[in-house]
Amino acid sequence: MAQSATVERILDAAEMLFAEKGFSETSLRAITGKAGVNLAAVNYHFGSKKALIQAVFARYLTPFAVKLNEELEKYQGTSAEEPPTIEMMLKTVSYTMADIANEYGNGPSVFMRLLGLSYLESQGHLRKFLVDKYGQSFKRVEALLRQVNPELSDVDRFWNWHFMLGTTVFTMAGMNPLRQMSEHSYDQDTPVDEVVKKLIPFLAGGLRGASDAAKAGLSETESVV
Amino acid sequence: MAQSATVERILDAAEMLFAEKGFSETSLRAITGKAGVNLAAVNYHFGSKKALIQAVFARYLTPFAVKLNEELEKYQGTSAEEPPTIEMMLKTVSYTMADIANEYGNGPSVFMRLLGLSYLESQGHLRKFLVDKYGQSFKRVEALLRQVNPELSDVDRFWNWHFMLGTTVFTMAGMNPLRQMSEHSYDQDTPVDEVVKKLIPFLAGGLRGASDAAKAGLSETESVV
DNA sequence: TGTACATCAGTGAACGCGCGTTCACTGATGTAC
DNA sequence: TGTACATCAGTGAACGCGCGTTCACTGATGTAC
Repeated sequence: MAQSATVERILDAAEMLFAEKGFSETSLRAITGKAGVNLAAVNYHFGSKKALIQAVFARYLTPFAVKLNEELEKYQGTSAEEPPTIEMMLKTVSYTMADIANEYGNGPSVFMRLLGLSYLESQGHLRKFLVDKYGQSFKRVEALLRQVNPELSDVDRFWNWHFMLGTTVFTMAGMNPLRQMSEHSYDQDTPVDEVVKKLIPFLAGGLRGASDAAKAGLSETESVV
Repeated sequence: MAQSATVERILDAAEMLFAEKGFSETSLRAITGKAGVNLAAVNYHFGSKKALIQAVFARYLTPFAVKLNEELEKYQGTSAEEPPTIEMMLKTVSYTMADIANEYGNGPSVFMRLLGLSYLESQGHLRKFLVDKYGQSFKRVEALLRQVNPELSDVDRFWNWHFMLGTTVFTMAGMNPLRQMSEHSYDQDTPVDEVVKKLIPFLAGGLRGASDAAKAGLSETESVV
């Protein structure tokens, strides 16, 4: 499917417009107009708008899942006795993502905004597609997280992992309006990679806060407050 | 406007459907159908779909802004020498929000999901409406945050405040699918208030992580990694 | 007390519009004999 | 080498549909005299 120039142009245009306006607010006419191809080409190549949305994700996620697993291989050896720090893992994930997003699409903030939309827009088909296709690939990340903070229960780790994901997705998805607000209020723009640098200590601190609470509290969460 | 039963029924139905499916995927026919009122009633009472969306937010946010400022009054006295802890402030905000959401609408998770959608769906009119109408009301929260972690610069505090907001919004907005995933993977459901209890140490830890990084690094953020 | 008029919440049906999808078609390239 | 057919990317125009909005209208309640 990916051999045709038309297919690539549709994917590029769709990706940018989806990230900008969301899935349901982006029409096939807007996509094919931006791509400079015929309206019917989307249905010819992809079959439907839903399938196009999934293809946009697959173009990022398939190489990302492969690359991330390769990168995380490196930590498998040094695992049990000397676990990697939270910050090391976060850097690995974020750098891998940035590399992939630059190579295969329109960059990391577009990618993250798509991820954010995939959670919040009610595209049931998309959630199912992502879980079915990529759920298995990210089991290794889960296993590594267990080594980073073994004091958390599996359920607690699940939730804190999604807290981290949420912070990241929300930040990247709202990057442009947030930067505008920062500029407007403090006369100071913050480039995307500066934001990511601020994000990492926040995420790491959050995970440590959760671990500390688990060590201190043990079922009586009230005591930490 | 709020004296008519029809108006309230439209707001209730709209709120639930917006939270469930997003703004652009919810039609006026669905809203008026659920509310049991005539299709034209929305345009009669509110003028347009956009104005309805704004009215749904106003019903929550107007009392919330008032109540939150009242609650935070209490900390103003004890401020400079003995600042409130991060956890205290987070509890105040979250409890106030839960109270308001239960009293004026369909509960906290619906409210937070609406907030999340307001960031991620490209409803330009809505963002403008929220900033114009409520921006000023939340200046006090900003001032209190400054007392909690004075070592952060204003810009850093802005970003970390939005990291916290992002975590919360994302979590509450995706509450249902996340709970399903937790149940599916660990055979263990997590009630909403349990999730909030897990969230607070994460947020507090994140803010502490940012403060520590600021104290340690001072412009050379690299050193914390 | 009765009549005429104004106001207002709500209605039913229709409006035009943009949407995703479909379909018959074209023209270029490859393949079989 | 030439002819007939098949395959395939891409096209132009139309399809039906659901959308937000509009408009003339109804019926109940309030107000002036």
